[in-house]
Order: sequence, then structure tokens, then C-alpha cells
Amino acid sequence: MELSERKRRILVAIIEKYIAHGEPVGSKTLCQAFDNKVSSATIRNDMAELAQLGFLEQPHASAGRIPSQQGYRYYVDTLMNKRVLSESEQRAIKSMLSYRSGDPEQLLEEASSVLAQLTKCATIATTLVDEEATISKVELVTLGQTTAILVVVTSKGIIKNRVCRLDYPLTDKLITAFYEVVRSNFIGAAINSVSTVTLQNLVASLGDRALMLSPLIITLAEIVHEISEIDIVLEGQSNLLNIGSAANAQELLEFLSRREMLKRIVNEQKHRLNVVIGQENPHKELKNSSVIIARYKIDGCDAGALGIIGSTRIDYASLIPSIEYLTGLVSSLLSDAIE
Amino acid sequence: MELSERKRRILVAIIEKYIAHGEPVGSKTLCQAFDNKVSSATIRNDMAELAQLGFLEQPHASAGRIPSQQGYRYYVDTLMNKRVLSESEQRAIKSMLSYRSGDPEQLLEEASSVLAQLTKCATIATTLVDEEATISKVELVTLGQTTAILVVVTSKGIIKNRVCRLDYPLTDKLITAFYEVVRSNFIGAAINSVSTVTLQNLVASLGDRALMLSPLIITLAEIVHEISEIDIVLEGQSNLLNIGSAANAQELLEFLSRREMLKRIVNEQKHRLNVVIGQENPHKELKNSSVIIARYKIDGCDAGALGIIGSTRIDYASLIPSIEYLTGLVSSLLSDAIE
DNA sequence: ATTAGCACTCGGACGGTTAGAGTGCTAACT
DNA sequence: AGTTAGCACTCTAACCGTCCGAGTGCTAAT
Repeated sequence: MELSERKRRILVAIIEKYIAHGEPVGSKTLCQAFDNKVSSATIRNDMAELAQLGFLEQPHASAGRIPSQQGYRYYVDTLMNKRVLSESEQRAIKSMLSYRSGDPEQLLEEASSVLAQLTKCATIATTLVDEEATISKVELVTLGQTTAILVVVTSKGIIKNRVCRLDYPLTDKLITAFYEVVRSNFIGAAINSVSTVTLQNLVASLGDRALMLSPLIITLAEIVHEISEIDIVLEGQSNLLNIGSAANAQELLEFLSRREMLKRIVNEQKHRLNVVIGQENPHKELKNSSVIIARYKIDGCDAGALGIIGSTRIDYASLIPSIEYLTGLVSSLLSDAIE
Repeated sequence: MELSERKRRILVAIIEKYIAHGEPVGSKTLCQAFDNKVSSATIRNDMAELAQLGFLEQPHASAGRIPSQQGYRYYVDTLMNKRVLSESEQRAIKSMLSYRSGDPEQLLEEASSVLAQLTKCATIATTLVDEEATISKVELVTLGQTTAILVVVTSKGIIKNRVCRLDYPLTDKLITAFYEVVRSNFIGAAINSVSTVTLQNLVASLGDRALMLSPLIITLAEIVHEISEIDIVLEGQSNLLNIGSAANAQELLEFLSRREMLKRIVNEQKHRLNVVIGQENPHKELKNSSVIIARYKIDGCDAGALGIIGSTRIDYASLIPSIEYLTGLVSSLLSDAIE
């Protein structure tokens, strides 16, 4: 069904007024917004129909109307006029990112924090996802008799390492044996193929060498696991308290501290830009919140996500472009860094 | 001035009742707590005097009394009977720490999170402080033509590293030159002696090699700086919302996100156990909060701190022992790991 | 299809009243 | 002198009724 032009304008006006002021919008106010070209009665009729269709709701009988979640949805999909970022705004955002070191995690923390300042919302970012990566290099760097650093490099250029302390000295023989195991079992393997089962089989097959080698191999497996696990970065949690309802806020904060849950939520968002409004989200803790997630890329390949969590009453038209722009920046900075 | 035995018991009863229930305590309730051995009138007289002395205050005229911050202070210093953790409680806490990897930061994150569950407060932990450490080893591990990992080891056994990407190939000559610079300028130096000034002088003195070497040297300096910087770990922030006053909570959460500030606060706490109650804290954002910080040690040397932030109305008598016990655990785990 | 007008509804603010909790004081008691 | 009973007093929270204004829905006129 198509809405008449006037109804659409009324709906937009109600949504934008409500986003701006947070109070139900009445027919008189709208009348003024239309320069009194139409009477309040006409607007009332239209509002009644919009409410019938489910785009608006009434907190109580004698109050104005507020957008329903379906209303926001229609607005975001169809009616909204995305704000265009000015040159100077773009420059401002750019300058807030001071990405120097080559560490992608640091960039994402920064981006997350910039986004929190920009949007006054809580922000989420995932570190690089790299599901198809394989292990391309493993290095064992000895630092002393019993200490070493184990370094793993993936085909996509991600590098992780961990310190490894042993109870016995690292002899040349041991190191050679370790590299042998690595070459035949790990190099070229997909990072998510390293499971505890394969690991147990491997250790079992080592026979009497197992005792000495397994600490190293287990550490190696842990590093690989860490690479395959996405990490979640949160910022601006205090912004959640700007929204009223303290009870809800506590629930939300607690929800956000469950990282596993968050990972799943973020990774369900597959599009370049995802807007999930209120109860569209399967998690009841988010029933009054909107989540906007944009995915960033490295050299055109999906690499992770960045986004905000806020009340359903957020300024979609200006926040979405900010998120998109920032995500673009992150994509290009990462693509430059990892070549 | 000495308080009579009865006044002390009344004060203790009021404080513990108030901590338990959060409501002003009246003379009748106390009367029951004393098995009606003294009349409410007597208690009222004593309460009036305790209020006069500043240990109690009255929210309003017809309400009971609540402890003042000075009251809490006297309680913590003089009156409180610390709860003793039972064997099984100790075991429970121990089993919550699953410290496997050799990474101290991970242990502190875990400890912080355990403490948050235990106390239902927000928790703070600092990672290892190591002010007197010197640089004992630097390794450059090449991973490809233009990529390397730079590893720094301190005299105290702390290990940090960072990936370093260059715009030009890492030749043997370059590497030798780098090690030369490291040997004569960094090895043996105190980690906090590496300032930007000395760095600039160093780069200047390199002459025409500066261009090729400086990215490596700058990365090295950044790693050293990172070691000398303490990191702050926060957990259980959502617990702050249990306390009423949402306005205050927002302020607090924002305050906690200012890491620099937190570092200073935590490091001002020099004793083994520090209890800062409400306005004793110079930061006005904490005027309604108590901060309890315990320091942990490695092999007897001060190494960092661990603690909680909660309302002034917290159960000092049982939380303090928990914090102390956990801090002890962390100390011994760390002392075992770094030998 | 639009509009003016009007009756109606509802929530929030205001004010007065009441019940209850708790105090402070005084006078009596040990 | 310390303790106690008793009483008047104070203050809050809860309840209730009233009133105002905002905003609606409906009807009848344009």
C-alpha cells in the first residue's frame, strides 16, 4: 500500500521531531510545521490512519503520537534523507583517528572510541575476522634457557604471538623436533581446523617425545585459537545511561559484558550496513535499543564490523552516514597497512 | 575521646543493619537487637550523642539514623570485625581463577572479573608496574621481506613485542646496524629513561642511517614505553547501577573511562590495603563511593594493585577479606610464574 | 476531501489529609 | 548519675480529590 505524499511528510515530521525532542508530537505542532497550510483536523485524520497502519503509537489517549518500531523501520528504509557529511566534518573525523602503529586492534579501539564520541552511543567493534586464513609461518624465538616466544603468521598477514615458559631447557634438538612437527602438521592448515581432537591425536602420535613437545604445541594451538576467535571492543558504555529507564540500562550493560553473545550478534549482521530496530532483535534485552552495524573490509574482503548500540530513538539520518564514513576509513587504513 | 562500650555496640549495630538493609535504623529496632535489655529511650540518648560526634546522621527529622562517612571510617579502623573466609570459600575463590597461560595481564583480567562476581562491585586492577626494570634483551625476528617482530625483555622478565612493517626490505646489514644501536643505547637502560628527547638525539646521531633505522628504533621505544605504562583493567561496571541515583552512576561510569585518572588514583594507594571512603577521596565524582585497593607483590616487591569501587554502603567486613585473599593468590601465582 | 467546532479523555500538578515512624524532652525511678 | 516511661512534636510517604491543559475523535458544515 502506498502512503499519500502528505501522510509521508507527516510521518517524517513526527519521527524527526520526536527524535529531536523526545516528546510525543501533537497535531497542532505539526500544523505549524506545515505553515498552517493544512488544518490540525486533517492532520489528525492522517495521524489516525498512520496509527491504524502501525507506524505510530500513542503513549496514552490525550498525548501526541510517537513513532512505533515499525514506523522507524519504514522511515529508515524508505523515507529517510541521509545527511551528507561536509568536507570539514569528514576532515574532523579523519583527524580523530591517529593510527600510527601497525596494530589493527589498536585502530579498532580508536575507531570505536571516536564513534562513541561522535554518536554519543555505546559502540562495538570486532577485531579482524579471518576464517579462511591458513597458517603460513611459525617461529620459535628463544629468549633464555627456558623461555621462548612463539609467533604465528597467517596467510592474510595477521600475526600473533605468546610467551612460553618451560620447566626444562630448550635444546637445539627439541627445537628441531618442534619445527618438524609444525612443518608436517600446522603449516598450510586452516586456522579453524586446529581442534582439541586433532591436537590430542597429534600428541598421542608423538610417542615419547610428547612430554617435551606438548607444552609448545599446546601453546601453538592456543595462539591459533586466539587468531580464529574474534575479539570485541566496547566503548562509550556510559552513553547508555543517557537513555532513561535505569532498570533497562543495568540489563543492557550486563548484556554487553557477555562477549560471546555480542560476537554472535555482530556476526549475524552480514550486509555492508545493518540497522536492527528494537524488537527486530531476537534478544529481549535489546527490545528498546537499535543496533547499527557496518562491516569493514580489507582489500575488498569482509574483515569485521563496527557499530553502535543506542536507544531506538536515535538520529538515524545523521548517525548512519557517520558510521559508514568511519567504516570506510577503517577499511582503507587496514588495506594500506596489510599488503 | 573514648566511646562507652554500649555506644560502640550501638554504632556497630546501626552500621551493620544499614549496610544490610539500606534503610535508616531507628531506636526501636536497635532495642530489639539488644534483646530489650536497654530501653529505646536510652538508645535514643546515645544515638543523639553519636550524631553530635559526627558518626551518624539523619536523612530527615522523623527518620532513623544512618552512618556518616566519618562513622564508616571509625567502623573500618576500630570497630569492624573482619569476617574470616572459611576453607571452602577459599577453595571456591581459588577455583574461579583458571590461570594457565603465562600471561600476567590475563591473570589480572581474570582476577578482576572474579572480584566483580564476588563483591558485586566494579573492580579495578593494574597490570604489572615495573619502574626499576631495565632492558635486558631485544630481539628482531624477521617474518618476511619487510615484516618483523620486535621483542623486548626486561630484567624482571616482562616480555612485550610488536609487529613492525617497513617500506623497504630488511637486509642483513640493516639488522646488524640495528643490533649495534640497540647494544650501545638500549641494553641495560632503565625503561623509564627512554624519553622522546633521548630518542631524538639518538636518531640525530645516526646520520644517514637514520632514515632506515628510525622506524625500528621508534617501534622499540614504543614498546618500552608500553612496558613502563601501567594498564588498567575494569570489570563489573554494571554493578555500579545497583546503587540508586542514576545521575551519579553516569558520572561514575564516565569517570571510570578516564584511564589516566584511574591510574593516578590507584597508584596513590601505597599501603598493602587502602580503604578510601567517600569524600576522603579528592575526586568529587567519588564522593558517594568507597574505594578499596590492595596491592599485590611479586617475590615480595610491590607489583600492582587490585580493588573495588562501590557505594560507601558496602559490606566492608566481608569484602575486605575477599580482596585480601584474592590479592594474596594473585601475588603467589605471579611469583611462581616469573622466576 | 477538508475544515471548524465541540465534547471527551487522560495524565500530571497541586493541595489537603492521614497514618506511621521516629525523635527529643521531661519527669520519675533506681 | 544513669536509665526509663510517656508524651508531644515533626516529618515523610501515601492517598485522594480536584483541576488544568493538551490532544484526540467525531460530527456537521464547507
